[in-house]
Amino acid sequence: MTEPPGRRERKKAATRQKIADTALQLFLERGYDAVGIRDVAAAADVAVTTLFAHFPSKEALVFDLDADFERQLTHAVTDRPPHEPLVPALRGAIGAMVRHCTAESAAPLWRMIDDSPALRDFEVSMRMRHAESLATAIAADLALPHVTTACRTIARFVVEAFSLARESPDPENALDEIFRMIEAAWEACPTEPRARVSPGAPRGRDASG
Amino acid sequence: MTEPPGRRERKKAATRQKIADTALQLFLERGYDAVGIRDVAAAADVAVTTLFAHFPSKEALVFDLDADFERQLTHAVTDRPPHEPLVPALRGAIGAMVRHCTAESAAPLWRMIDDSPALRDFEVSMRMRHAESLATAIAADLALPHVTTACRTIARFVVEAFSLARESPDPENALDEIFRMIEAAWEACPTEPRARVSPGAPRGRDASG
DNA sequence: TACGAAACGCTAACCGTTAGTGTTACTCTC
DNA sequence: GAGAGTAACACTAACGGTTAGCGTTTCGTA
Repeated sequence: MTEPPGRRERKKAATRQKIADTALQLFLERGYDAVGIRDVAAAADVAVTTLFAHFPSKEALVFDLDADFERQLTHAVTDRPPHEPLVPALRGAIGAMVRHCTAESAAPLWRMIDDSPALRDFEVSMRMRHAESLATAIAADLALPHVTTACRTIARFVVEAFSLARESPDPENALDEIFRMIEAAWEACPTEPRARVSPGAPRGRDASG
Repeated sequence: MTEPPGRRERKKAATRQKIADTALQLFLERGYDAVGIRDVAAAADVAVTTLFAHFPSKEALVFDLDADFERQLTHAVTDRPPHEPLVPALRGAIGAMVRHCTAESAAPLWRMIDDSPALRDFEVSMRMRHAESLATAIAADLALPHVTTACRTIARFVVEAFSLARESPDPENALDEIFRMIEAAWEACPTEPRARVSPGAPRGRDASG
């Protein structure tokens, strides 16, 4: 994955990276709303259409972590040790993401995001997408025939945990609070019985604490 | 509020209503994306700038219930009987809203919303706004000195309940499931002890079931 | 009646985004 | 290595939501 498989793809990746870097620099320098797409394209020395060939929207220039976050969430479910219960695994993933986003170096970026309604809205709708992916992963993990309301509910709660903890003045503590609540919600979840009797290798939730 | 306090305000309200009605009719007839702002303004016989003087965005033309929903949520907290516990009161409000939105007559509208990414995104970010209002109301109800993470968390869970139940094939049943989970989360919430010993008339949660 | 303000209109533009249409540069195949 | 196919990129022009600037009407009120 670190090997360059061909000149074409390398050039493409370079162009994409240059656009992303240029955009972020301009945004942080002058403010997100004060920088237009045409500015970014000019500074990155590409055409506007090229920019949109690499990024689906202006907001996507900022949220390049989008796909990463989604992967981290679903992988927390699918790639966890065989007998690790679900919620703590998710807590770990969310915790890592929160720590990553509340680090000193990330502060200016998130300050910019919090200051721009457009970016805030984008982040919210991104969370909903991630929640849906997570719900699918959870349903698969429980060997359910389809994604249930309970799966979707837990998934939403988990992605909201990220948002709430990140915005809190004490993220680590907030994470504790919220996941205590999520854990409780999970135990009150009616999905479990079905999971325990379903065929295949359904990893229901084990004793956890 | 039903009394006309002046000709000016009546005319303004009439203009606003005419715009909203015209917009909704056009949207349902031809589809949200197929109708432009200029079309709506022309059909309502007003200038585009007038339209935007009454509604902050195209999406707001569809979500005229916005303020109503927000009021219903906060009122469910502030106007409930003296000893009614918090979560069931919120369940009642959400239930009413869900029933209202899943009624036969509302079906085409919500079908349109679900079909348009722009409207979906708007609804999501609307929910976040409502959640913040609700969190403030909850904090006030618990006589907390400021809005805590726990308040925000419960508020988010509650507004997500609306979304999840509305999208479910069996909303009534989904509501049961989700609020069982929310109730459990609420009981695991660390805010309560502070509420019980705080001064004034803090209505902590009572025995409920 | 005269004045201030609110509601409304018109024009012209800005900005994000896309369709249409080439042109260049790489990869693959013979 | 020549040629074909294709992916990346550029350019133009436009579309649709939104806003600023500025003038006009209409209402409430002193």
